[in-house]
Amino acid sequence: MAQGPTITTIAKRAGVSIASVSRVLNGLPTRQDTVSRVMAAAEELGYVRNAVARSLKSRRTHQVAFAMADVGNPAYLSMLREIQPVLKDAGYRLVLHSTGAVVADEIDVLHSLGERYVDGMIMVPLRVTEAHLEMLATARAPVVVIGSVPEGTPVDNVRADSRTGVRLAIDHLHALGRRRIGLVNGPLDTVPGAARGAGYREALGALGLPYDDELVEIGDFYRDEGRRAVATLLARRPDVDALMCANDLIALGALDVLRAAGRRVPEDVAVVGMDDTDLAAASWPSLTSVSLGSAERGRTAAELLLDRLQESEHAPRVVTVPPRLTVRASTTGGEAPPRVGESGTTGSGEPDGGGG
Amino acid sequence: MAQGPTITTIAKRAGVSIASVSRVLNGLPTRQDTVSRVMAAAEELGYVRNAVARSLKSRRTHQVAFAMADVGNPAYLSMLREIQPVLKDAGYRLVLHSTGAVVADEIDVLHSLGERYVDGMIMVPLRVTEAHLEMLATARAPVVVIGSVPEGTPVDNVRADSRTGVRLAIDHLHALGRRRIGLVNGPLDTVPGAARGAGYREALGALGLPYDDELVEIGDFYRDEGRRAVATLLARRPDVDALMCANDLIALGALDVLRAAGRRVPEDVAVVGMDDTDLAAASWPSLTSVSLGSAERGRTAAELLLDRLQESEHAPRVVTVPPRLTVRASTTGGEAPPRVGESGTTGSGEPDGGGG
DNA sequence: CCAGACACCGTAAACGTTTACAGAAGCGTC
DNA sequence: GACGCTTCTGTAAACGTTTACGGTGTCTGG
Repeated sequence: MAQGPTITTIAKRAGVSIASVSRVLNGLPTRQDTVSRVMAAAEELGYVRNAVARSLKSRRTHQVAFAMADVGNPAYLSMLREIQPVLKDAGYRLVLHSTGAVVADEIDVLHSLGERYVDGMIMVPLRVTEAHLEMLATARAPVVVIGSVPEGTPVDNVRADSRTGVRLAIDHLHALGRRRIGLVNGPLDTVPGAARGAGYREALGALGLPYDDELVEIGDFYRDEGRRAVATLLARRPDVDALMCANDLIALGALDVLRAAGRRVPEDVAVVGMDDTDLAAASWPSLTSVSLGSAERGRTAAELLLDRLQESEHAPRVVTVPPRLTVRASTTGGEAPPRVGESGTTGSGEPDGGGG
Repeated sequence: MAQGPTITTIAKRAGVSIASVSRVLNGLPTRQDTVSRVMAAAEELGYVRNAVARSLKSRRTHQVAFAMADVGNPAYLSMLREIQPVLKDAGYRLVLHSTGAVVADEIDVLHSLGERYVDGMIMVPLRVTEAHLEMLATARAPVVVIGSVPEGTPVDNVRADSRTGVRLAIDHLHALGRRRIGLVNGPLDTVPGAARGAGYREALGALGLPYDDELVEIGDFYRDEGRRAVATLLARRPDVDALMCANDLIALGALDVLRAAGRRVPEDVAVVGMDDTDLAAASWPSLTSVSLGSAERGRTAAELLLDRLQESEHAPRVVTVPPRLTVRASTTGGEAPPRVGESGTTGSGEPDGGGG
């Protein structure tokens, strides 16, 4: 790890000034003779530009941060998968912040924008607090928020629409003749929980179906919580003929319980998940699931941010990405084989060298 | 985005020199009076340290790169999930490089180490070429390679052991009384493909089972390729009673085909996957799968790197992480309910605000 | 009352670039 | 040969920190 060569080292060796070296390296007009001397020297020394010094002067780091609660969560992952190549193609590196479910950490990350180690940031806040809004208002670099942010917040904003998403699913179930449609939701004090609950009510109303408290059970967004909730619901209302689940993990839990109870899916009970993760295609029966377009939201966010980074000075923009329903076996039955290439993962085995 | 305050701004406002400001901000001994003046000024101005300038001087960026082929791949993801918190706790940011399957990109990333925007790097190369070795030998910052690297390469090295992993699975199947155990492998010119093939032969040999070409089928590491390969194998050898699959996606494909062919799993054919991804727990029947310890490899790599970054000057170290077999329904049958909290994902619904 | 010790502080240099500016050299024109 | 013009190059300042060094002021002890 010997001290690497700098522009000065090159200048000495080539017998020119550091300014000339810099000019050559940046392709500014220079006499041919100088160019070749500098190039030769750089080559021989194995010179590589120091990104830090360059950033200090240029006030550009060519780095962008992506902050979300948990890298492990499939929804964030599919955003990441789209964000990464967009940024890379534009010459930006990606700095990852996984904040855990801790709001204070999110604020920290926003604060760290001031350190200027990134040119901008994409953030998916768990919930948007006063502190968030304050930090966003005074942020020293452009931020794009994935999720909803109040009118007037000076950041670009990419939204999902899970109310309409739930509506799509309920309409689908209704069209299949289901009339006693249960909802297995997550906590109501989370943004998605609240939105999905509201969507459910709305959808029933639009279809002229009565809203029935007994058909709704609240758990959490995990598989075992899903199992618990569905078991409860099933005991209370054995006549339920469809389950709208607030995410895919809950839906997997539902499949577990229904199978154990001897109910056929979808003949006896149809099941719909949400987020359309890889798990939906992997399960059996494969899960009909509402995609909230996390991939598209990721890509859009990245594009909005890049646009801002080109100095463009427009008013904050809001983009809402429409949900899509992916119909699979858990509602329509029939061994519809999962479509080829359906999942975005390459899933290739990862190298390991078989050592040892 | 007005020009933020610097150490100089603070110095002026507090009526002291920039050196004093720096000392206060770094907690070096200073008169109480000065401390409070500086702190007050910093507070009022909303000062945040400029990380770039600091890095230039200190030659430390507090960033670490993680480079792998594809963020979407579950095996890399579980590494990432472990690496991230380890680095974060040590005060490092994570820069993500997804190189695609392009070897040239991996070399580029290694080259970019010279730009000094990171203090070190963890890399999972697809395969290790001459060019890799050359770059690794001259790398200007510490690198930890996940995967095997030849003796004498001056980098720390964390290996999996998929040969033993395959052996574990075959032993398990053998203990269950299976004797016609097929292998559904990926391409043999990939490191994992070759290692898994070798492990299979070895394991059969150790158990005194004959190696039978007809029981082996080569496809690729995807679900639909798995389906194709298994269908072929099944047509050729309808008497097969177990399938060792080179990864979980292939195994899912196997489940699809077996189900369609009316074979019961595991009664007629037992199935084992590899990598023990989230999909293994989600599928039905849930998949017995060999974990190659990608989570542990990730964590180990992070720890090795941190250790190097503390100036420690030891010889290159090699750590081999042992495989583990997770037994589930696809080999033992019996509605073994997936264990609570089995998957590492939080799986919480992601916020969306239900806008629009 | 002075020497010396000590605590604190300011000046300036350094980290490795980019870039404004002015000087030098070459060349054509009158 | 003076002049202007063009083309190239070097000097130096700047980006925002950290830090070595020396200076100032205060205090202690003789």
